[in-house]
Amino acid sequence: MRNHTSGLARDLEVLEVLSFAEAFTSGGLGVNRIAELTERDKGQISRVLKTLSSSGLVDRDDKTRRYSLGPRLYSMAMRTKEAHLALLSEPRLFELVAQTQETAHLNVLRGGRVLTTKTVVAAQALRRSGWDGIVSAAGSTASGRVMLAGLSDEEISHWWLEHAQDDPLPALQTAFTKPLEPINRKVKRQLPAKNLKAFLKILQEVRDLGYAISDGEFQPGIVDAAAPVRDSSNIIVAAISTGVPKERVGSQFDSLGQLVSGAALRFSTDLGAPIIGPA
Amino acid sequence: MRNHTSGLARDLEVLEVLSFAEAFTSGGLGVNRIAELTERDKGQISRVLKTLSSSGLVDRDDKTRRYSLGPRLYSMAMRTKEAHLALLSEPRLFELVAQTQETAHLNVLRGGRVLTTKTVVAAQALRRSGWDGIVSAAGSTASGRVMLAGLSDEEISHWWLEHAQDDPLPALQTAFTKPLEPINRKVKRQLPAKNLKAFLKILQEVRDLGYAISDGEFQPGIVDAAAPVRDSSNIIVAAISTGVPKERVGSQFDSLGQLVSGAALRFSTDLGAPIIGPA
DNA sequence: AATTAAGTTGTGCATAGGTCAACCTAGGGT
DNA sequence: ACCCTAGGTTGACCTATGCACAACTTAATT
Repeated sequence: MRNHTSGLARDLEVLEVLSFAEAFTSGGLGVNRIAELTERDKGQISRVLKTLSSSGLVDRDDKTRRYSLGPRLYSMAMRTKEAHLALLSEPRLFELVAQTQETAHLNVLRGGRVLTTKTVVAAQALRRSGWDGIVSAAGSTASGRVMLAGLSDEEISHWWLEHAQDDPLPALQTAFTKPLEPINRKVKRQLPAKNLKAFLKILQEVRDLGYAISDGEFQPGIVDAAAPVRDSSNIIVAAISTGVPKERVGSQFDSLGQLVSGAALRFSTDLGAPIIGPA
Repeated sequence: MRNHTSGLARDLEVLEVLSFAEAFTSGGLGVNRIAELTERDKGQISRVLKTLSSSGLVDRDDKTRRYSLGPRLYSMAMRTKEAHLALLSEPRLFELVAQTQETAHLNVLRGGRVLTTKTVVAAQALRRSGWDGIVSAAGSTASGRVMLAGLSDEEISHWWLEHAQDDPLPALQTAFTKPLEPINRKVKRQLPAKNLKAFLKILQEVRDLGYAISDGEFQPGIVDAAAPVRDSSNIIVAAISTGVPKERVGSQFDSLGQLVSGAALRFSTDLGAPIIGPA
């Protein structure tokens, strides 16, 4: 079957590249660099960028002639479901931060990855921007597991087949950490758990507890705790999580889990979720 | 001249349409509706949407088979300059709200339009989502004028020629307010001021004052006051504004202007703007 | 001023994508 | 239950589109 939109797909890679550039470099990218990264002809890239920028999705600095993501993107994004959730979650995240003195996040599941949509950092922390917009592998984060645990075993198997093999982080990232190397599109893949059966067992434990703990799995030395957020039809739409340096939790996993669950539950009722006791 | 990216431009219209749908309808749009609105073949639109959704820019509800803007958009948007500004502006907007008891906004200039990137609503207001992401004609808002006033007369003339004729609001909007009518792409255009000379004069007044006032020009009965925000190279990157119902301001235009200027000035120094007295 | 790097534009040719139609699929009404 | 219709997907043909390659322009650096 011919797909009839391969050109579009190629052009969208340009946005993808710029999105990474935004995270790992500053000042944007030039036509040549983008052409390299996408493995396309610079002439064509020049024209594609002209079109993208006339739509406002990308923005060009007329002085440096470099491109970066544009304001139109921002205005569109503010209309997504995710933006609404992020906005509404604020007070509950603040509560959680007050209780734990640690940074709290709101995450959503997107395919095989977890997307952080809102971050509230603990009191005197300096960096305000944090992890918003960062993606990570779903199987190896507490948030990902807690959201997957809301599905039936059958649905999880389905998910496993489709997404367990997803790259932990998109390949493009390597292009920015080693800026001069050509992109290596064949990245070694890590499975979040040995196999589906083991994974299902872990998720059953999550269901029983009502929250998920990840002990240094995603970032070494950081204990993540996450609990599910449900909307008015009682389906899981997000997860609230918090990441705590290992030495500060000690063995108090459960009390951390309880706090996160509490916050997630309160947020769920904010969203109109029916109030049901844990199974 | 051939442009070599007309296909891309056409496909981006799909995003444009969905962006409007998000604001004026709920539950997203189906393939047929999008095909109507973009005046394209439904088969092709079906394929385009498949590609867009596999990139995450749009999202499909598998139950209703309708499309809406996707989470990837959100994650990209969080990396734009606008997102950073919005985040940093928060404390200053809160201050302003505390002083005026009215809703405050952060706006940026994009071509001929003003884009609201952050809104902080007054105390007990119910709606939290507000105007974020909404665009409006630059010439007829206080924010737009205050940002334009930062340019030289020459640059303004340039802007005028290029953008004064922009539609106050994009034509697509009409398609959603009268959902069953076909799109009328020929929209009557309103000029923000009679002519360039008058406009330049208005901007000179703005420069002298240090803030701009719009008396019911953008929304009837609402007085807008706006002041410019400058970054570390002292160029205007945004405007802080507030909209107050006419009866509540009375004739105290100036004290409102002073408050807004103060907030904008404080935010500017947050951004590292050099501290210079008014001319 | 000369050299090189970065970006834009022109053109022929292969192919991606538009058109149009047939084909699915799911509701909804009788 | 059945058909009917509206919404969506897939297929095939054919031409306009966008890719490759190269010439050209512009900007930066010595």
